[in-house]
Amino acid sequence: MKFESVTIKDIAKVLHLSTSTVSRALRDSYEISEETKKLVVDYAKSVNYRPNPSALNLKKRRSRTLGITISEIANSFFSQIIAGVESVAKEKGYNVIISQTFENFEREQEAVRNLSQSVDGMLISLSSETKSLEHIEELQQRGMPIVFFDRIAKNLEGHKVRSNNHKGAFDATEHLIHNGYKRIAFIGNPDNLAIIKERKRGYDEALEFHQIPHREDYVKYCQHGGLSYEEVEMVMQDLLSLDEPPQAILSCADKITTNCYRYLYKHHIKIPDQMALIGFSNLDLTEFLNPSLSIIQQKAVTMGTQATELLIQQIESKRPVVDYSEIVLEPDFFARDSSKGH
Amino acid sequence: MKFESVTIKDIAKVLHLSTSTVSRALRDSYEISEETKKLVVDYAKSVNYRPNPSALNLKKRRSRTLGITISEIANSFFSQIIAGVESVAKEKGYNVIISQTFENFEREQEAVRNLSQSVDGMLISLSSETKSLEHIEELQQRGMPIVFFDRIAKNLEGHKVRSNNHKGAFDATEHLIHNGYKRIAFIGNPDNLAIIKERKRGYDEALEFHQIPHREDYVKYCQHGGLSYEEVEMVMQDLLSLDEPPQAILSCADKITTNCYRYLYKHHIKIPDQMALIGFSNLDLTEFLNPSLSIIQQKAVTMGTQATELLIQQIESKRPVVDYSEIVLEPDFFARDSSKGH
DNA sequence: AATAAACTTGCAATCGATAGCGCATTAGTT
DNA sequence: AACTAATGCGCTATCGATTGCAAGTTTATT
Repeated sequence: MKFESVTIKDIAKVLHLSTSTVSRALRDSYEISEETKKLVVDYAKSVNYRPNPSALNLKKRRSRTLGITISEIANSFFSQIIAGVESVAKEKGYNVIISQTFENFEREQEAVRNLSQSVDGMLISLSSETKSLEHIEELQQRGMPIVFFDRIAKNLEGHKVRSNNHKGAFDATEHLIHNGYKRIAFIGNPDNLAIIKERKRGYDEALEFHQIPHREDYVKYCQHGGLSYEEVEMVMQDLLSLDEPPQAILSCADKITTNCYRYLYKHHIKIPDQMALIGFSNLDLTEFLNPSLSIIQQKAVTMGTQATELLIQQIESKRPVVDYSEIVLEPDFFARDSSKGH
Repeated sequence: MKFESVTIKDIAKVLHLSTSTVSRALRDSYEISEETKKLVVDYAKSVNYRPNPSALNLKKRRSRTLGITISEIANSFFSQIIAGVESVAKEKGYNVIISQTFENFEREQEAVRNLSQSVDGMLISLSSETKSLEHIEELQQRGMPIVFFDRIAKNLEGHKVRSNNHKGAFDATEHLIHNGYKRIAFIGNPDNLAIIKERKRGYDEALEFHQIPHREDYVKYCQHGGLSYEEVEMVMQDLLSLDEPPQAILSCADKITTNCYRYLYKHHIKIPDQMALIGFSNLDLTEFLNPSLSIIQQKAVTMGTQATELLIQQIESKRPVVDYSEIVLEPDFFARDSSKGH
């Protein structure tokens, strides 16, 4: 069963004109008489003519499609970003194709390579397991506009939109310290991600600033970004079986935060009395949780819109872009009960 | 700045072959000698050749792209559906383009018409404000495969995947009744949506079954699907200003449920003592809310995968499909504190 | 009236890939 | 040796739309 649609040829035949005349009439060329234009335009409207995008793409050598690579859609942070991306894209006449990496490097390579032929530009947030950037560099060298967001590539050129991760983590850690916590654990995605390095640095510096000794066994990385509950469960067990377990946790990813909360809840570990928790999260209902969850919230929608605007700007720029911007968005901090002092 | 990619022509030139030979070699045609094939395939791999999708689409008259129309991505129910859709689509070699309607009829018409030229088939969940189905019927008549999910179109043909909405609402209402509530309000999207009609029927029949008088002023519809807090706020104020306000609420959409919860929380109305709440929701953390939220949860990911499988099946079917399936998924019910007896 | 200028419109090539058909060249048959 | 069959490859039209150029028609100019 195939979808039959009206082509310029059909219109030409009916109106006894050539396809070139029809084409020119539809794009309101000065070469065509008003009379003919009206005839063509009216008829085209009556049969609901829409140009075939593939033919157009082929001819114009562009697809008016954007590719976005993220770890997972079913994650409030990323779905908010997508909402932002979609809104700007639609407004400027672009479609969006989403690729999920599920934090896997091979999937990311595949996604990027696949997308490369179908899109005019890409929005990329690296996966947790990404070790090499060759697949991205290669495309860039061939002229593919790429904007990095959230999990940016430090060593590659290109527009970048990210949060102030250092500040987010520093403030959260300091907040815990102010509330009397000294034994503070850090759980994040792997630190080959620049954002995690940044957050770790914020955490480290806050400890240092308040002269709290740094303990290596309080620092944990989830290789798969905490996508599965089990991964976080193992980390938590590690932490809790220490001689001197931490009293508070700083979690550095939406999924990890959620799964930490879930773990503590499941094991009847009182938050914050037995374990305080504060985490990066863009979930909607954190304030209504029991106890309410302290979070560092990123400006996800804004990140999506800004990145998309930069990307489209780069795609449509006549001359190669050499001057790249790096937009830094300030995260919002919400201190709530899960990190209350004791 | 445009992206330059290798074409079959480039390969042909380098290897001193014709484009047709290259093409045939790449698709492993019997007409080409093993020797030549190897030459071509190896070279193609070395330059990272990928066929131009637009050219392929044009030639094959298909795009290997699916369109999906939903109200909003940043909604856990729909983002879970998308996750399901994407997984099946990727596996079968299809891309997915998402269109958001934000519950608006005009946007839906636009989305459907726009998509019509770029996709091989569509997955549609109607918007709350959809009154007419002409835009969809028109496409169907021209042969566009369309699968309806969640908010299906009762009067149109096509594969359908939905939840057992009647049962979900009936069980939830009955649960409230068993817990001693008699004055139960119903809040839903507009009832031009079949799923809302069904849920309303479940609600009605549960009341009837337990011989509880039905009150028209306890039934409220949010025209915009509760997308904005203000919309739900107004409904809540209406309900609470009644002489005899309800003691419990059955909410029929993710967003409405969340916003009801938010309203009650904000106005310090104790759940469930002053107002019980139970709602359709696919949020992740409802069990950890304070109080934990009773929900009717839909099998969102499954809905996405099943709908996509049906769609691809229909797209790839040689003969026109005449026998349409309607898959009904049973919702899961979680009784928690927000609907506890009093 | 003759020629130039201004309008309109059509022809044909093009974008990248595919496939029907035909043409060599080589192998096989009698 | 002569003819058929098989193999390997190239030419060309095609998908739908665009666009440079040519050509035809009408109107304006002298």
